[in-house]
Amino acid sequence: MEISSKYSPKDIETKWYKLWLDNKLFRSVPDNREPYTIVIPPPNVTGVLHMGHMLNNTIQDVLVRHARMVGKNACWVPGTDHASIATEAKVVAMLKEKGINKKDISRDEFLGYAWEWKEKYGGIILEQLKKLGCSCDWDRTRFTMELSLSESVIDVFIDLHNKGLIYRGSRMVNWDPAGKTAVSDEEVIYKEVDSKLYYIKYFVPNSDNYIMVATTRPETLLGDTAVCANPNDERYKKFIGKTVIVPIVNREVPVIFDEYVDAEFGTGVLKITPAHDINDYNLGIKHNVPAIDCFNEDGTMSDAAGFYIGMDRFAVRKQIAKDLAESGHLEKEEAIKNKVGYSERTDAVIEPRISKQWFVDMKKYMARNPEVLDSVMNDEINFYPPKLKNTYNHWITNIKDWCISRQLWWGQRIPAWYDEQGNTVVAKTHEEALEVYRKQFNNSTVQHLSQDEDVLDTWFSSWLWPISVFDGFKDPKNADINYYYPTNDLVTAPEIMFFWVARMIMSGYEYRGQKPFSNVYYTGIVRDKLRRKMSKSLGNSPDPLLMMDDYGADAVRMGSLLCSPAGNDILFDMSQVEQGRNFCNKIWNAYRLVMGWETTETATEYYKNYTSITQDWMESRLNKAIVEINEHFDKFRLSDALMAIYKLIWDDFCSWYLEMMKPPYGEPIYSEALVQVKLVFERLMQLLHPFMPFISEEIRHGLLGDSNSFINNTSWPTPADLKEVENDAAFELIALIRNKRNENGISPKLAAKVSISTNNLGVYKSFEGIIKKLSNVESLTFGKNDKGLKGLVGKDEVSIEYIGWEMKQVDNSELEKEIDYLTGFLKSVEAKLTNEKFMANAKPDLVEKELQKKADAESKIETLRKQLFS
RNA sequence: GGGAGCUUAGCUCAGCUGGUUCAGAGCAUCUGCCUUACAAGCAGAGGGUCACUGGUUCGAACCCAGUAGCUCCCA
Repeated sequence: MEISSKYSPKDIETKWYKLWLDNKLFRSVPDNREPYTIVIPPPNVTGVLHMGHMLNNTIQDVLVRHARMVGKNACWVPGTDHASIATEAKVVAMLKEKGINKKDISRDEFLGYAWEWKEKYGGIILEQLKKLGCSCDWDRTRFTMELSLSESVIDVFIDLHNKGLIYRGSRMVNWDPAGKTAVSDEEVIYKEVDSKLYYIKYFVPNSDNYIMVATTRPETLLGDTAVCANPNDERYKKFIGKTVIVPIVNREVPVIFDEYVDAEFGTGVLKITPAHDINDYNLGIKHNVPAIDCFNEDGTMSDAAGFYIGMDRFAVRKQIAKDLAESGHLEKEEAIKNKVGYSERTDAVIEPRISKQWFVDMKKYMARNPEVLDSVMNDEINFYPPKLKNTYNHWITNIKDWCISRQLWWGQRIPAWYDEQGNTVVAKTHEEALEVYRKQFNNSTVQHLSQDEDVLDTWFSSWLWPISVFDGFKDPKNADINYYYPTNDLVTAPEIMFFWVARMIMSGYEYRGQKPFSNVYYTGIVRDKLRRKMSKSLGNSPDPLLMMDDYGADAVRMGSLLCSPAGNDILFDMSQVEQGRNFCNKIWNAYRLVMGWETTETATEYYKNYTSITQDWMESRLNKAIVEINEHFDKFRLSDALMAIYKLIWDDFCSWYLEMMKPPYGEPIYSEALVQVKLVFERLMQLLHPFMPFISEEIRHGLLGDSNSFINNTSWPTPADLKEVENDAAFELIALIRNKRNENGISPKLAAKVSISTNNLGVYKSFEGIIKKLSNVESLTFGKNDKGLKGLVGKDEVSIEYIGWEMKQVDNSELEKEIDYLTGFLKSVEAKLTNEKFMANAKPDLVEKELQKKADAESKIETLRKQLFS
């Protein structure tokens, strides 16, 4: 059967993934082997595969497949998180299309729609991971909103509350007016934008005197309750004890003084809007001025604002500037750049807002669990790259309370219950809440408590993930959690360090008394060539699925792995995927070659003489590479490991070994040689398999004929105890002969006559036939020869005559160049050896080494001179 | 404003405890080849004052200080 010269991955990938699943290759259950566990950082259930996922999950798959092959019981637990804000937004949008307004339906009805949505679209990203070849144990797929995991979340909330680690407080939060919910500090992205600074006059009552305030947010003046200057600012001392009138609303407010105000910025006076700015809020508390909330939850002006009610904040900004100008309150507008917070989820401009929220008291939490910091700092948990320990340290030591409530319906509803006065109890059910309540309030006869309307932050689910996926809360001693926990590696992006890594560590120590994982591998952020983060909104991200269609999953995996050392940004470029595709094609063609050979039982002279030395050489290359690759795996240097395999296959196997083993055109190969070739090829495919699972599986099956075994179930090759084959001189000679052809424009078809002047016949002799074969040499003789092009292999002089090509003049340039280099080298070595301080300070073995260098250089120079002048 | 990190070939990156066989790899570039496994290829080649300035040292890409530029985190 004819095999195509181009590798076409599509059918092959579909075929193998199905067979892997049918044969339950990725299934893991506890047994006697050493476990190797990764829990997937659960992707957002609304998500579709993007470049970051690709990289992240490719790395996890490489680690898991490798672990499986080295004999561990590898378990990769997949799943998704419920992504409250994102999912709720999707569901609201879907309802809107159906003509349903969220406000018009009940909470239960809404959740019904949400689950419907989740069932329909929630599995997309997991299906995409299968395309990528991910070897997850799909039977273990979990979801943060499923019943059992949700129960754990609620139990943990109650438990932490009982331990005094959770409280409800009135705080300034980051309000997302599009999502209509608070978001955590970590979910706010600050972007530099072009803004205007508005200079507004606040008049002293019944006077022409005024204070000029500069603000970027004039619409908030409706909530102003003071203006503030620096007490050391001479310009404003005369306003001590005075009041001013807030324009538009005509509210009389005090002028207060605080060192916080920067006299240099704007006019040196700050308007104080305690309800809408964190700094103002703090100043408001300090100076005891009230807060007026002038916005509704959707970012429109509230009744309390008194003006522009119902108008959007940005429309108001424009309108108010106009109105202030008309009334003579606006002095000027000035263009400035400032940083504005945006919601990571909805991209709406964050509105600081005071509201009642639930918090985890992080100071207390950390005091209970000092291991959260210590384990990372003392490498009980390793970070790759370790430099990120600094960031972690900094964050943990300056940690702030964690706002865990979200004003949404999609999520675990907070198990807090209130009576009509706002007294609160925390309990799992209404019945339990009543019970607790009655105890707490002297057998009160209250029959009904209302549950908190809010849900818990999604991260409050996913921080439990490494435990909850093994049901470690529900059943803390079950076989799975005992076997798989602590897990081994977590692979995630540095930007997730606080969302997941830190918090998983926190829950690990609080609830298991143990770390959740031993290694954290931080991938880079995938950027385009212009160093812009790849994102949908920028439209600079290629669709990974289309890429896999065009190039194959293996190529895409290689493309993302190649330039991705831990912690560095990945500058993604299609040329890397092309390199992956080209590599697949190269392997494919080697496979075509090998499968195309006819065999014979009788060995030609060539096979008699060179099969075994060729094989020994390849084995020693293979051994060396295995050792190197293993080291790379130990250090999580996956791109280096991949590069080592790449070079082993392309250079050593294809460019050298196959060329050596290849029969002349049209002739059969010696059967024993073919057996060896296939064995080598098979081992190469094993080494490649964690990186490129599909093509390696396909080829191995082809090589073995009909076999029911899978690479996944084979053992990772171990380096054999072989002595190294010394061949450098032979290979250099081949390169030299080719090179001289190239330099002089001699066709490769012209055969060469080569003579070598050497004291070391052995190595050339043992590779003689190979040398002739690979560089089109007709005769190889030993001794001096004045004719021909001259070259050097080490200090052996080589003369090459190309049959049918006339040399114009004797060429000694290479000899001279080499002598020059060696003379310089010798000089520098001698300089050291004659330096008294060097001799006094350098270690003895170093001096020994230098002396050796000196001797080597001298003898080489001498040999070369002889050759040059003889 | 506070903290951390980075700067090595055109690009992306290696370079472990300072010692010319350490100045490297892959890609890209250039030259010559359609040599029947592969032009998604073959055979070769060129390319770097290791950001800058000082210092320590017999010796610095590597250690120290300062400067410049970039990135990230926090405010």
